[in-house]
Amino acid sequence: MARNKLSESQEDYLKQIYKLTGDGKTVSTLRLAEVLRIKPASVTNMLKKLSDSGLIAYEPYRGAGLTETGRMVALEILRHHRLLELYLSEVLGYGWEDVHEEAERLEHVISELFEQKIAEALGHPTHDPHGDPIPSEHLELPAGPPVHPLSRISPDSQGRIRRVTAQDKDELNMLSKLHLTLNCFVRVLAQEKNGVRIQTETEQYLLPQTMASHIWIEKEE
Amino acid sequence: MARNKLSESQEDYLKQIYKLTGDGKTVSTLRLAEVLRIKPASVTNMLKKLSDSGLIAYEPYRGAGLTETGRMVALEILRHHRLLELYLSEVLGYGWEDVHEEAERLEHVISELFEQKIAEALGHPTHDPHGDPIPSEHLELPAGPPVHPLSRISPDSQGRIRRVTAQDKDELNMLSKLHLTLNCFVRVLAQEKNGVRIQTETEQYLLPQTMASHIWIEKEE
DNA sequence: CATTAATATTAGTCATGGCTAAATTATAGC
DNA sequence: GCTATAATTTAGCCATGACTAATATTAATG
Repeated sequence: MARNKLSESQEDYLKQIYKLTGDGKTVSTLRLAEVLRIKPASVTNMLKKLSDSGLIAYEPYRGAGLTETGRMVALEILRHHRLLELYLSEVLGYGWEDVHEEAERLEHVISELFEQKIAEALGHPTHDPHGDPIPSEHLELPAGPPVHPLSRISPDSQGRIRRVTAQDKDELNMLSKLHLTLNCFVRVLAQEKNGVRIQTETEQYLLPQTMASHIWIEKEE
Repeated sequence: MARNKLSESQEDYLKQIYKLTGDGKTVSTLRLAEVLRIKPASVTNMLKKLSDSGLIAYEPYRGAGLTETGRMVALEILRHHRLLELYLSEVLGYGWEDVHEEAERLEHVISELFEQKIAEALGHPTHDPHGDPIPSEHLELPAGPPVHPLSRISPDSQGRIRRVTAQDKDELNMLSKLHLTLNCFVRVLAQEKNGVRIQTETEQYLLPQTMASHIWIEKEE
């Protein structure tokens, strides 16, 4: 239950555990090892430490989930990350694909004051440039509209992009070139075996499955 | 001569060595230990590592100085630090006394892109909020006017504050309340044994020796 | 239900960068 | 030049958080 300062590693673990247990489930050692790019054995070690600190609930061989304390820490980091992404993008003119990496490093070192200042400068925003919700100052998650991945939307539906869950820089860059960014309009023409045929404001093309699954639409009409 | 990424510790060492060897001299283990708040024995260890990496010239029992490579690293960090201080102060509305701590943590993690963006936003400034020179993109130091510490200026001289070398938060806060900030006008009325009697734009008082020695004046007339 | 493959954990190693205590070198006063 | 003291270095320890190799558990399959 140590309420000391956490290491950057520990913060990263908590953040990933949060992301991978959204639906109340628990996350496996292997899965964590994959996303953190750390060997499973090392993950086991850290899970024990985090468990001892009361930040996660960990049962050997069964997986890990956050405690309430751990969840708060994760949300705090997530708030830092997403505010930073938005600030880099909106205020400093970063490209869509560059914000993540920078935020990844800054999120661990900024103070509460810094957090407040940029939140203020941005007008206390609720979503980052990828549409991810930004936890409030009190760590409450803003509700968003129901969204559906482009890869599973029925033909002739249409709507606006409300979330883009691609992580890869090249993919983000590509999406941006295709005008598939936040709040853009999209109409699904057909689901084909190689992807989704879509119509944007200006163009029409076949979007590969993988990319389509990273784009979340709020349906209109 | 390893040109790998340096640790934050190593960067801190190089920065402090730079600061303490301005006049071409070398710096002692003890002095470094003091400013870094690390035990001398640990400093010796690190000096050996930095020496092996070709970043410093270190002779046991004689002290350490930067190599050209080491100097470049130090200037890069210093550039980060000072740009950050100015950005926090000018753009994010930080108080004079709060910028240092935050910059101290951020300086190690920002990218070249971040550095460029804030330098641009600030109009490629040459001095930070304390009057310290900001190394250019090519790591050249801007020249400043000749300055003299307030504690050693002859009575009836006057001029403007061009540098404030106080580090302590309370002291900076105090100076700011006394209107002794960058570019403020000051006239020395008398050097007394307890300090310096001075006249500012609006007020007159006796400034203690320690504080006076932290204030550097460009003489006028 | 026994076996195997996949997943996890344990045990032991390493580098980093702190620390203390002991030994060494430098320096200043006589 | 000798000696006391201050500064420095050496030696050895510790925590953190990675790693590999070996072992153990779980789950899946015939």
